[in-house]
Order: sequence, then C-alpha cells, then structure tokens
Amino acid sequence: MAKTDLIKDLGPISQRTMADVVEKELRDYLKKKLFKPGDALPSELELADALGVSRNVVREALSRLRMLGMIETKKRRGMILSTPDILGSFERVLDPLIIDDSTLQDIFELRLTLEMGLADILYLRKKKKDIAELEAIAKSQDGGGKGQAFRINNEIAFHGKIYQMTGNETLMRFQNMLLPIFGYVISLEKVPQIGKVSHIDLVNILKDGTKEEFREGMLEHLKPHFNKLK
Amino acid sequence: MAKTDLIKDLGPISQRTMADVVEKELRDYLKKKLFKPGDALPSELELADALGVSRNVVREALSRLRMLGMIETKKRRGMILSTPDILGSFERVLDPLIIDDSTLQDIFELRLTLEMGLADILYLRKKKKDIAELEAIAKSQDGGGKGQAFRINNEIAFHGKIYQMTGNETLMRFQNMLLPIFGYVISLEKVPQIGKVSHIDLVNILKDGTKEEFREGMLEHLKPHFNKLK
DNA sequence: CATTTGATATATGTAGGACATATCTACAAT
DNA sequence: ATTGTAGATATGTCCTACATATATCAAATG
Repeated sequence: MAKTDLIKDLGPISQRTMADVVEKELRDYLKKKLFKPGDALPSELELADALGVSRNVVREALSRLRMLGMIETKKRRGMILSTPDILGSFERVLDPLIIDDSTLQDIFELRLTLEMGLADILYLRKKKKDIAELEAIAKSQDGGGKGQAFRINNEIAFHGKIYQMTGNETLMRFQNMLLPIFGYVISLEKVPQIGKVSHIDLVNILKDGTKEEFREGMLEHLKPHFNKLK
Repeated sequence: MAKTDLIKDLGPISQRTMADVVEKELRDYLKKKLFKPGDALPSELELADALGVSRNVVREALSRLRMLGMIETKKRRGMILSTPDILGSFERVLDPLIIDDSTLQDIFELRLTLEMGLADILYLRKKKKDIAELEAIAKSQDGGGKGQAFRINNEIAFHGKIYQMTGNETLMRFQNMLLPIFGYVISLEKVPQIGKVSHIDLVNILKDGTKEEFREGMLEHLKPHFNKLK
C-alpha cells in the first residue's frame, strides 16, 4: 500500500476531551431516563465517581448544560433539570463578524422566508389596536429626511411590530436576533433600494385587504432583496 | 410601605457565578476588540491572571465557548477564535420533553410560517432533477396502507426534500431540528387530518404552476394544522 | 544541503485536595 | 409561632501537580 493511500485512509483520531464526552453522556442520560424539569440530579461528586473522572471535568460539562439552561444548581440542594431557553444559546453566537458569509446569506434568506410566511398567522391574530400602532410607526417615517439612523430604526420598529402582532413570543425573539444579521447584510449594499410597496401601503392592506393581498404586498416590499438572490 | 409591596419590589439578588461573569466578559472582549476567526487568544493562565480568578473558572467559561464553537484549542498553540456552528447549540436544547408547551406551540407555528414562506426561494432555485426526486417520494406514498411509521417518514422525506431544494443549508438543517417538535405536537392530535392538497398535487404545481398557486396549494395542504391555531 | 530525528519548552487536559459559602434540617430559645 | 443556633452537605473557588500534545530549534544522518 502506497504511502498516500495510508495517509488518505487514516483520518484524524477523535480529539474529544473528557468534558465533551461527559457532556454528551449526561445529555443522553437525561434523555434516556426521561428526566423531566424539576427532577433532581446526583451530586457532582457522585457523577464524577460514577463516570470515573475528576470533579473538574464534571463541572465543565455541567457548566455547559447550565449555560444552555438545561440545569439549575442551588447551593446545598443540588442540581435540578430545568426547561432551557431555546433561543438563549442562539443569541450568544449570532455575531455577524464571526459567522461565515455563506451562513450569513442563509440567515438573510431565512428571514425573508419568515416574512413571506407570516400572513396567515398575522391575519389570524391581528387586532385593531396593533394595526393602529403599526400605522403610527409607518407614518412617523413618512416625513422623510430624518437621516439614515432614523430610517433604519424605523424599519426595525415596523417589522418588529409585525412579528409582535403574531403573538408568537419565540418568533418575535427569533427575528429580533436576526436583526443584526439582516442589518449587516443590508449595510453591504451600495445603493439601498426601496420596494414599490411602502410600510403605509402594507398597513392599509392589513386594514382592508386579504391575506393574499398582504402576501403580494410584502413580496413587493421585499422585492429589492429578493432580486439580489441567486 | 406595606409588607407585600416590599416583597414584590425585592427580586432575588444576582446569583451569577464567576464562570458566568467571565464567560460574558470574554464574549464582550472578543466583540469589542473585533477579534476575527483565526485570531489567537491569550493563554488560560494569562486570562486567569488578568481577570483575577482561578484557572478553573476561566476553563469553565472557555469550555462553554468551545461548546458553542466560538473557540478552538490546540495543545500547545493555544486558543483561536473560530466561526461557530450557529445551529449546533440549538440542536442540544431542542428536546420536546424539556421544552414548555407554550414554546412548543411557538415552534410549531414557526415551522408553518417557514413552510408558507418558502415559495419564492423555491421557485428561484428549483431544478428539474429535484422535482423528479420529489415526485418519486410523493408517489412512493401513493399506494397507501403502508403503516403509520412509513407515513410519517414519508412526510418527513417530502418536506425535507422541499427545504433541500431551496439550496439553503442553514434552512434545511433548521427544519430538520424542528422535525421532532413538529412530530411531537402532531402526535398529540387525536385524529390526524389530511389536507385537501396532497404531496402529488404540490409536485404538479411545482412542475407547471406559479409561485402563487404553490403558496395556495401549500396552505391547503397545511390547512388542518392552521385550523387548529387560535 | 535537505531531510529526518530528537530534545526542550509551553499551553492545554486531568486529577485531587482544600476551604469558603450557602442552605436544608433539626432543635432550642424567646 | 417566630426567631436564633448548630451541624451537615453540595456547590463555588482556589491551588498544586502532572500528563500530554506540539511548535520550535538543534543535531544527526544521508
């Protein structure tokens, strides 16, 4: 067997640390044993003993699970399984500067997709009061000439309000996290183009129009972004 | 001031551990200093020294960042900033059994929203070859009477293929993670209802129909789910 | 000279001990 | 019944020590 063959066949051996292993072990254990939120876990020392590793390693693994919100620890009472904040970990990682361009583009498209898919839930839950607030936001922008910063904030406020109107807390938080990405990708544009359908147009559709009209309106509103996709 | 007022005003004091603080400190530091992927970090000992904490605490914080994929460590070379896998942390936490019902519902709606918003990107990127594969999946189900497990797997395969056709890797992985949630919520249904528009209908629309027709078709396909929303 | 081998220093990975701190339990004091 | 005290226990933090992998450089080998 030639040397190159050997090199090709031999992949790098696993470089997982004990903390990695223990973390996975613990998560599998919790899953397999059908632990429910509120259930108590063994103490760190017991875990270390059972797994045959030092308390240090166990603590690193537990520290990760704690960050994810999967467990909570109290001083003498020990640790209990908890319901994690599923978006919390997401938030920590969502920094445009450290995400690769391909993923940034993916996220940009993800938000466009969400925006286009909102109509049904929006029409299910929209309330007069919310539409009035949305209108106020749209109109506050109408004057124009308020500067770039104002324009961006207003854009964020308008679309954020729409998400809020869906009554879906997770969806709203999710889009809020995507905002920096969206802003970053847009900031790369040379000429900021604006769709034919304005915010006020969308509000008017929301007031009197149908879901289908709203979808068409949103598509037109986002058209400049869609046009740039490949 | 009444006693109840006092109790209401006094929240529990912060219980953040040093590891929590250091983790945040490090993330802020990396952000503020505009660290880019590939940049080297100080050694654990230097960090511990600079922050005035033990190496143990620093290691717990670093262990978290490592789990998120924000940093990579090599034995002697030290640590370097890295581009995190933004969905990796998500994956760990997405277990239907430990997520509260309200969030489960939110995620269910999130997936419906995505599905309804896919049309534009799908029509931008769909290829004959993919449609053929999609058709094969749809037809393999047509026979019927293949049992519950087959039906569910086929459902997953069909919708998964649609996401894959968007060419958006992140979107596809994202929906893949949402599958267990979706499956779980659906499994709670007593009578599994099926929309008027079938998979094969959707394929046919993809072949000859417009984006708008596809959206309408998808809405009909998902109708039973939408009907249950409040 | 080029390549390989070997030695050394260094940063991370792991172990184990020590002590502080918070809090649950139980019991005593008022 | 509330408050105070004491002991037990699990976590939080620090420290030391050593194993391990690897970048760097020197030495050896052809």
